[in-house]
This record gives sequence, structure tokens and C-alpha cells, in this order.
Amino acid sequence: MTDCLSCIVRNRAICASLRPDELLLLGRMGRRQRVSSGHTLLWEGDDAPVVANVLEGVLKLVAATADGREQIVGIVFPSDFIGRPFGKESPYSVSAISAAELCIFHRDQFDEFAADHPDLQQKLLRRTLGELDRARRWMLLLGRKSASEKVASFLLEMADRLSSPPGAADTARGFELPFGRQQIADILGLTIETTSRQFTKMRADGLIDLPSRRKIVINDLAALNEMAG
Amino acid sequence: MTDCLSCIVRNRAICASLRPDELLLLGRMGRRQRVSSGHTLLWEGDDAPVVANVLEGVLKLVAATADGREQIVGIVFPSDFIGRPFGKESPYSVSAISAAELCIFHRDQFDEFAADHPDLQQKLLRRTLGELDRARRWMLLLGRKSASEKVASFLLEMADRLSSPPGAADTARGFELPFGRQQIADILGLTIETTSRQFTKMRADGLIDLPSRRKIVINDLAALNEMAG
DNA sequence: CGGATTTGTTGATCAGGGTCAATGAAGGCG
DNA sequence: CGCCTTCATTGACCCTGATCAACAAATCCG
Repeated sequence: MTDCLSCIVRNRAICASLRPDELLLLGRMGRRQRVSSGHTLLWEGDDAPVVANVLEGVLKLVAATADGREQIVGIVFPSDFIGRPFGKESPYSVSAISAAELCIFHRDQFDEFAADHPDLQQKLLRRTLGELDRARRWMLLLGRKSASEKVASFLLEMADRLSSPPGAADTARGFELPFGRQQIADILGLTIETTSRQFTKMRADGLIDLPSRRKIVINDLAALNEMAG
Repeated sequence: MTDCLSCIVRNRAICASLRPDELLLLGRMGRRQRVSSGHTLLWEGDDAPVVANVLEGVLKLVAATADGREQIVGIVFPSDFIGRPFGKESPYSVSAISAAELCIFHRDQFDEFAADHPDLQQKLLRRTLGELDRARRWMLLLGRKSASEKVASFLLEMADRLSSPPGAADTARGFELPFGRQQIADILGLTIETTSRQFTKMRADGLIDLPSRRKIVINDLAALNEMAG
């Protein structure tokens, strides 16, 4: 595997807890892999033999009913961790929604390594606790919010998670979503039509601009916050 | 604090990872506390200065919108762990829904102890990963399932989690829910009326019996599984 | 550049589940 | 024991968001 020390997510991924010598060891176990948009890494219900760090790109975690309805239950960004340490099959599938680059480990090897490196395990625990908090706020959205509240909440969260990179010129208060409308619908527990109508309405009301399919510009943050409930 | 070695959840809680001498140390930090039904331990948004093991009783984790709509985002049973290690305020409130007995620790003290005891931390990580999986399956239910599918799924999960204690005579395939109808509605993202109607319909269709308010007897497990989607 | 395909928008209609309201059944407590 | 409070059920009605369908706009490629 190529050099962990120069890894783009070196300081943000769980590896940040490791010393250079430990990193070298872990690095030998891992291997980089590019996956193209749309590719599914892990299937719901199958045994998940790998875990990974995301270096680049965005992936989705999808749970589905027997008759094919889909709910996105997690969104994975660079520096996030994928997979299910400590055995068990994956309770959801994992697919790339943009071209992505991963740093993949065999689960068993990773588990073993983690057991010997408490700091790594603590990083993983912190991350998992954060994910759990996020999932639970999301449950409130899915269970109790109206379509307009859902879309407003979504835009605010995305603005927060996507427009942060400090290098970027945030002159434009805009950002580019890594999702299409159907995926947004699958995140919010709505249909694509309702989602689209909400976007249209928000634009008509002047809350946002939609300069292109995936671009969002927020005009009235306060109103959006109000709307999110 | 009283004796950890004779604790009812000794072998099921995260403490199971500790040796007797370690247990003694942790035991000195903790204190038992009874809480009565309805009492709220932690409030959403407030700093959460404590973590705890549940010895007895059932608690709920509740997230709410500004205007008071509530969604139950977690259910806590004996041997489960409560609270948010590693700082931060609690993103949901925690209330007892039956009389309960807890084993409470100061968060900072607990964090410190955990940092020195990797096995404990691993147990906590496993538990948290399990909770995250559960939360995600729950998201599918909230976002994509119909009222009847929600209630069927709920009954199946409760049958699984509640009727298991091996000592109990499972002659009757029945079990007693620790929730009232409103709480079930808050778990499923429904209103109390819809929930009630679904129960009534299932009884009319012979799938279940309702010998008393909180008792459930499952007559047709296969049909219920079918219905859960 | 231009046809084909995918993705998004808009409209019309419908139904699942919410809301409001009344009644009934349990459980609590003096 | 019997009143009172809480909790659950049932009914009537309505509204949000789903469904079905047509069309428009990007994007993909040869």
C-alpha cells in the first residue's frame, strides 16, 4: 500500500490515533481501491468481510424492504469509516454514489489489530457514538417531520457538512449536492415527486436558488432554520 | 456501592469484561439509584454529567421538535448502557417508563476508567455498533413502512426482546409490553389512534389476542412476519 | 452536432393516516 | 367500594403526500 503518512485523510480518519510505526503496520494490511459511481461494495444481509476508510468520494448505506422500497440509512464522506467490525453480516448495503477511493482492510485482520490498539478502538468508539447520535436525530426527522421540514432540515445539514472545507471560497453561500433527487427522497423517506415539489416551492418563495440540478444556494438561512422545526 | 459480583446484570452488562479487582474499583465509583416511572434522568440538549448501567426496568430515549412532537429513538432494557461517554450534551432525553434501578457513574470518572480498560471500551464499542444497526433498521421502518407494517414489525421485535428470558414459562406465547399505546405510537412515528386501530384490526383478523391493555398474544407468527414486510 | 437515455418537473387524482371529537374501559385512591 | 383520572377505542372528516402520467431538461455518446 502507498504511504499512510501522506494520506489525505491522515489526520481526520481513525488512523490519526496511531504513531508512525503503528501506521506502517496497519498500512501493510490495507490496500487502496478505486470504485466507480454506482458500484455496490457490500450487500445487505451478506457477510461483510471488509472494513474501510473513505479517502475520497461519497457512499450511501441503504436498507430495503422485501418488495424493494429503499431507505438511505447513512451517508459516508471522506475520512469516515465503513463496515462492521466484530463479525456479523452487514445489515445494509454500501454503494458508491460518486467515484470513490477507499482504503480497505480484511475485517478479521483489522479486528485483531484494533484489539491491540486501544487508541484506535477509542477513536472508532467516538465515531460510532457520533454516528448513533446522528442516526437518532434522523429518526426524529423520519418519524415526525413534514415534507417541508424534512427538506429544510436536509439542506441545513448538507450546508453544514459540505460547505465547511476551509480552503474553498465560501463567497458563494452555495454548495453542490452529491445526490440526485431520488437519493434525496430515499434519505428523507419521501417520493421523488414530493421532494422535487418542495425544492420548487422553496425557490419560488425565494429561500434558495437552484443554479443547476445539484447546486444549492441558500438565500434565507433564518427562514430555513425556522422551517426545519 | 453494593456488591458488583452479585449484580443481576453482572454477566450481561459491559462490566462482564472486568476482572474482580477491576470490578471493585469501578464499583467504588458507581452508586445505585432507583427511579420511579415517568422520571426524566437526562434532558435533551443539557449537558449529561452521568452514564449508567440499567439493572432493572425500562427507559426511553426521546427526541422532540420545537413544537413538542416526540419520537422515541431508543429503548433501554436491563443490562443496557445509558449516556454519552466522551463529553457532549445529550441529544435526547432519557426517561424511565417503569420503575427502574440504575448503576450510575460520573461521566468524567467513567471516561477515565474506560481509557485504562480496553476490554471495557471494546464491550462498549460492540454494544454501540449493535445499537447503531438497530437504529438503522428502525430508520427503514420510520421512512418506508406503512402503519400495518410498522405495528407488525414492532410486535415481532418486542416478542423477540421480551419473551426471551429462559426462566419464564413460555407456554403462553404471550408477553407484556412495557409501553402504553401513546408510547408505541411515539416509537413507530404514528398517532395513538392509528396505532390503536391497527391493534384492533389485527385482533379482528385473528393474528393476535389482547387479553389486557398491555398483554400481547401472537397467534399467527407467519402472517405477522409476512405483514412486517 | 443530434438522437437517445436518464433525470427532474409538473399536473391530476387518490388514499393512508392525521385530526377532532365522543365514548368506553381500566386503574388509582380516598 | 365507588368516584375520578388516565388511557384506549371508535367514528367522521380532511389533508398531506403517494401514485399515475405526461412532459421538459440535462447528460451521454456516437
